[in-house]
Amino acid sequence: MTDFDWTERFQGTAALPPAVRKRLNNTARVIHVKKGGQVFGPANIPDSLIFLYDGRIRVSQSSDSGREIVLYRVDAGESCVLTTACMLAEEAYNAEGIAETDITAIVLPKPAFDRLAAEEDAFRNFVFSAYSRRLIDLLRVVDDVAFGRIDVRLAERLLALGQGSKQVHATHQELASELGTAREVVSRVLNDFHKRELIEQSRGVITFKNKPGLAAIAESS
Amino acid sequence: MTDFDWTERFQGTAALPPAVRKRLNNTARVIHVKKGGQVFGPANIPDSLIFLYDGRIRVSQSSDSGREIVLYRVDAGESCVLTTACMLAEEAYNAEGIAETDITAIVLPKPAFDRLAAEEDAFRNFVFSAYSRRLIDLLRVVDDVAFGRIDVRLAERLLALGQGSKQVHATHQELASELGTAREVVSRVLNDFHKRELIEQSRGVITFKNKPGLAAIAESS
DNA sequence: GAGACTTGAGTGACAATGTCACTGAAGCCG
DNA sequence: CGGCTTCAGTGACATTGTCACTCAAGTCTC
Repeated sequence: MTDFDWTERFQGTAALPPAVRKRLNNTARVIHVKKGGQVFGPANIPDSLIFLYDGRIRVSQSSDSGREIVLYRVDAGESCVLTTACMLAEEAYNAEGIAETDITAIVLPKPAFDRLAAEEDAFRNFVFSAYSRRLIDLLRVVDDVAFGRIDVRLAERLLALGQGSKQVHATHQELASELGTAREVVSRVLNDFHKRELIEQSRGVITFKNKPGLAAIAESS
Repeated sequence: MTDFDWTERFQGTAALPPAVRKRLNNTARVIHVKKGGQVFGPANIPDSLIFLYDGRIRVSQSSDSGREIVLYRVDAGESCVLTTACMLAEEAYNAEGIAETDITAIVLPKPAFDRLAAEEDAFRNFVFSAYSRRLIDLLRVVDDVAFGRIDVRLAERLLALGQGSKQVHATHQELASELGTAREVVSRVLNDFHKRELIEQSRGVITFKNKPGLAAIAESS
């Protein structure tokens, strides 16, 4: 049982009748995960739907050889359907969710999920659109990886991670994991960006010197 | 209205009460598409759920530069949720579905879909698991493209396309589109396979000479 | 049957990316 | 200060993608 009303936070639950919301507050569980902690992974598949109340989760996939690629991020107010997907399809997969900040999440057990999906249109639509959203996200990842150039993708990602700020705090290795490439490749490209005076570098930090320039590269898809 | 009872063909509808099945037969539409025809595409997003009654659909994504990659295939008895996904998320995407054989499909309009999803557990579960299945498929594609070697993937795909048969009828260009790579790359790798006496080649046809050998390559992930 | 055309495949040179095996530099901590 | 750990740089080489071709196998037309 939860000690605060989280249902107002989600599109799929805010519209529900008060009685249903009350019931939800009684059946769902709240979890907290520290920044950097694993929310779910190959060894830990919750048989529940996860609602992210606060914080951000990074969902990535890793290869046998140790490389890694970020698939998408789950923001507060969204739900993470991948776990339920993997639950249904009993296949091996190696995606994991890492808390990118300290997070607060609501765990809704499968029976409650089923009942809600059956009874409430708003909730069902919310779940369907969550699935859709992730499908689209993955289409984008496939497109990028299969057809995109590394410099374009890196410029794009740097700007996305920068988000208004003048700096990005990330090691080359972390950036490589974002794109599913190798650290050396990121080093090379960043070096090139530096030579073109688009960025400054120091250990673990990248400072924008010419955002429009980077944006131009990012656009040149 | 349909003139035969297709509902027995699908997991999500076979279990429904006769009355509901009858209603479905009255509201759904049947379409036929010739081999090679487009079932859906960027310019043609049906606002309906598609059930594939007979045949096979190949779903692929293409890049601006003209390259293409096969995402997955929809077999008879399955539904194609991608269209509904794209419908919900109003984003640009460039996936398309091509009839790989002559196909017969059932088109269920959105209102009927909504009603069914609300009322019938079996149907709802069917749709959820269809979504899950595709999510998993895409995870696999991402993994392959981001981390897989071309020779491994090609060997794998050849065996999959061969399916028991001794031959695969496909041009190098078609195989390149399967994997999201360029024709020249496929030509090189096939040439290599030929030198190692794993296959024979002639215009548009590849003949297996040593399936276990190919399988060994495919396994060496 | 002899060209003309279309489509499929081969090739070499080069560019982009990935891998390997290092080296060196920056920060941390006793 | 010296030893550790983590991060970043580098050169050599392998793999994959791109470009600009050529050649070969079918098809069509006359």
